[in-house]
Amino acid sequence: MSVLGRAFSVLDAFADGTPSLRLTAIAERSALPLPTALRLVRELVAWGGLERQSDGSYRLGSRLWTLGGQAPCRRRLVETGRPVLDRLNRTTGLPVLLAALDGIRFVVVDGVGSTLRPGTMLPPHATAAGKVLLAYLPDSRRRQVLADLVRLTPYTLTAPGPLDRQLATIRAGAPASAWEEWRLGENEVAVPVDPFAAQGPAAALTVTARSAAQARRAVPLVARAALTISGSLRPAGQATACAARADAAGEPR
Amino acid sequence: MSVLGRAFSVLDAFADGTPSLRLTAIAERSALPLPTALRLVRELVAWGGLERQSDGSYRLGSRLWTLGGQAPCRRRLVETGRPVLDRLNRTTGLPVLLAALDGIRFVVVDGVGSTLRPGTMLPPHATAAGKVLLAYLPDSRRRQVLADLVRLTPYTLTAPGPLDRQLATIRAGAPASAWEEWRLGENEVAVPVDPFAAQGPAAALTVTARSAAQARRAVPLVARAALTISGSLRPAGQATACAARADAAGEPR
DNA sequence: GACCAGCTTTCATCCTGTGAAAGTGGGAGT
DNA sequence: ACTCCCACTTTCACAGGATGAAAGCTGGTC
Repeated sequence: MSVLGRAFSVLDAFADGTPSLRLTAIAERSALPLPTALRLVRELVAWGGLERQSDGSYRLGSRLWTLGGQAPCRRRLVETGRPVLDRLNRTTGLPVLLAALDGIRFVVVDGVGSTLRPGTMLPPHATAAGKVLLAYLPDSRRRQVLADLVRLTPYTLTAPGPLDRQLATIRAGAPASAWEEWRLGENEVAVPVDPFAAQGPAAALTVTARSAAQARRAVPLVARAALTISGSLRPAGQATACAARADAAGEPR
Repeated sequence: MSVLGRAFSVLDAFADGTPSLRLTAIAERSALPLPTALRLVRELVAWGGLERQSDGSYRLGSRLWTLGGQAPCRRRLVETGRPVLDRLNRTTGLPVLLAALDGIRFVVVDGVGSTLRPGTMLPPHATAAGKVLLAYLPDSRRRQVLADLVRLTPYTLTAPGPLDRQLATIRAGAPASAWEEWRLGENEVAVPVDPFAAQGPAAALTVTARSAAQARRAVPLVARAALTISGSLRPAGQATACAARADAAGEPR
């Protein structure tokens, strides 16, 4: 692994949302010897990617915020999606989320009425949005995910077979759903945004309800909202989906 | 300069808001030989900090967006500031901006009703918000800025003396103003958010108007809004301002 | 007062990043 | 059709920067 790779794994130590970490914790999470972690952390601080707090711990820095906010693919998605999310939240009265693929992770991109903040990671197999994105993943990666289905509630699907059948129906155009498979009391439905893009859908639009019936009732509205987003995403340029990165576990090409 | 430094200057090539750059442009902006730039860019792409587009050019990637969105100091500022900006925009009918220091740059953090997007850089000496932040900068850095005052309109203050006197009144508690000093037809007033923090104010709150009179009339509302933000920022923790980074051109310690 | 954890510094070793130079490929010009 | 040119990519011998074990700090705790 190169120097840069190490530095990135230092940053990735914060990816799960931990607001602040001490040096030792960073070193541990990124599997680096302490002096190495220290050197990297210092360079990151000098740049502004990390900040040192008065108690000696570190947190992600403002420079990272400024740069990250400029990422065109996500910015467009949020800017075009936001008004639609707002309306969908008002018409359904339910928390609304927009989720997308980030490398190999599934993350919340934006939300209205939900407690989940942008950047939160979602379990691929146990959320409706996760299933949508999973359905359109290239075979090899999808199989990777299906190989390790963690039980999160009594209702989580942990058998690859049934889940894969659900994914097939999603690809065929059915809305995705997850009935208390991630958290008890949360029933979600989700549909893809721009499902016919070459790279797969740009995002998944999802609502959460107390009951499955309530969630089902929202499906038409969610589907229409997703179409609206797809529509305003398409015309202004091909730069829709964030390019899938060619990562280590990637496919040929 | 270390490897990391080089990689950061590659990312910084996008800091001015350029949505996409070709390899050659990146190499030029970051003053790196082409093969070096290529190697760094590739590693950044593999991580997700950059993305390669179909035409071969690069843009900031989604991984950067996800990470950056987690930066605690900025997130808190935006989350607590947003409702106040909304209200201020409604009561004044004017575009509202929240700006802060990012390393050595002055950037827009959030806005309502303005065309300036978060991440946009502001000229320190020719905007009201810039003057507020400049006023509270440590002496050495302030002098650095005062030494190079670029003329942007016929009304831009390019003499250090008068500007420095304005900064003194701002430190004394007066609202900052800029009358068409950045762009013709734009008159701004600004006040600090949390001006008594150890590190200087967390941000500057500013409104823009067609006429100076209109801007002046808004001052009390802006000041009250800034107090509201300061108030909700303070209690929940000391993590208010983003730590000023110890950069190359920095002071002792 | 001794111990410990968490952090920082040092330094000899060596591996990784470096960039000049040469190679590739596609598009424009004639 | 041929050539030129530009943007990008690959190669490779070299050098300098990164490495991490070991040894010092510091402040808190028993």
